[in-house]
Amino acid sequence: MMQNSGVVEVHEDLRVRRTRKMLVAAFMELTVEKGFAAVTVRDITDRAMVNRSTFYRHFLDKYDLLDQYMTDVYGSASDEKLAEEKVARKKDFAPPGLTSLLKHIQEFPDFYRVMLGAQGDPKFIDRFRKNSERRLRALLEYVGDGDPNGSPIELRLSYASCAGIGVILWWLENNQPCTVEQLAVWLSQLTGTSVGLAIKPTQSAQS
Amino acid sequence: MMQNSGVVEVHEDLRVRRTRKMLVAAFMELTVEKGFAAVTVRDITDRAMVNRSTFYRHFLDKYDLLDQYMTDVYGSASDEKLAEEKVARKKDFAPPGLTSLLKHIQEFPDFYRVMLGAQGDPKFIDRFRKNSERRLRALLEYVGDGDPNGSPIELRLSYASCAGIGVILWWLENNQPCTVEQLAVWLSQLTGTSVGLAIKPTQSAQS
DNA sequence: TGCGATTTGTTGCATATGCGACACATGGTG
DNA sequence: CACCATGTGTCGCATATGCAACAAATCGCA
Repeated sequence: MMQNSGVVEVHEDLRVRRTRKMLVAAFMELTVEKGFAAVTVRDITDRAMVNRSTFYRHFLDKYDLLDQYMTDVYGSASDEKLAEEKVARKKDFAPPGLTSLLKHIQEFPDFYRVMLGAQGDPKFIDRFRKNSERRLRALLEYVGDGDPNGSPIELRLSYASCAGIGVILWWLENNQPCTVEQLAVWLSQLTGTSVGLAIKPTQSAQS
Repeated sequence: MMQNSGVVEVHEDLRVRRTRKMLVAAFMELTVEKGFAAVTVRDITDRAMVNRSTFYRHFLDKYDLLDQYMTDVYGSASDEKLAEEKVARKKDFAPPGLTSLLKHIQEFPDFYRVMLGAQGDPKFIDRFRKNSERRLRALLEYVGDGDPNGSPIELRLSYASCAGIGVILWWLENNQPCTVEQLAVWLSQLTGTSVGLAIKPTQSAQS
């Protein structure tokens, strides 16, 4: 048990990194092919060329795999990155944090399209949304509340985080009709006004 | 030593199959990227996520890896397959043995394009050619010698086996301008007349 | 020429993984 | 209902692999 949760081992055994990488890759492939619900542990281990018992040495089940994967992806956010995020929003630059997240999604577009859609996992969507919410909240505390219409902050956060998923789904289901950077700018502008980030508007407000 | 040469283990340890598969895949990728000569063992193991010492538990060096790989690919040929081969040639069908070889090449077109070309390995080309020659000789003994122009059989075999490489290179360097089956038919017709396979001509001799 | 840097093989020990077996749950079929 | 097939977790033991260190060879460079 424990799965080495929390502390991040910088230099794990090569076999461990390799095994986990193959299991995650197999899981993503199978999810795209069959949908999340239909994927079994045996499927994953067969595809990954890993013994089934080895799977349980790393993960409790496929949900735990997904969970650990997301923890890896959305690991570090609470640091000076927020400052860059704020500056980027002010200048209509692509916010680096959001951009890197979108770039990660771009590496596995089919996986995210499935996981955020009808064949996906509600827990995944919920966690994805909560994560966006958390990031937004941190940014909000850092930057300040512009209070657009007096509605509760939590309401606005929930609104914007769900809206973000909608934007990403649109982007994935329409074969990425714009660049990651452009999408990041649009999305950050939308969420900024929705959630009420106290940022002085600039003169560049075109498409 | 010995590398388990000869006897084919039908059910090796999963780790062994996985490791060898990854090493071969990494070797092929690197060969395409850097050319055969520039690939080092360290390159291969880094790419494959395998410890370098593990490489030496399977192969003597990159030449041995290539050698074992080809042994796997061209493993079984001496059996009743030859009968099908003969029938196919008679009827202008795609010969199954040649077709399956070409299909294998089609799985790794870049690798074969490099290895049979200027950035490849002379030993690889030689082995490839000798293998074709061996298959042709077996077919010749099985079918009979039509003796096209009185030249020595070995001369004709060498001629045809090298010519086959030329055809494959043309096919790879021109982005596979025809199907594997079509290529197999053309190549088997050409080699048939060159080497003097005693096969009665059929009325279907168009493109 | 000589001198670092890199690659190559090799070895002994530590460990992650494979394997087979087991009990249990689930679900379809007679 | 019984029955079989399949998936899930878990366990003890065997083994393939990782790791660190080493000497030797090779290569580029001053």
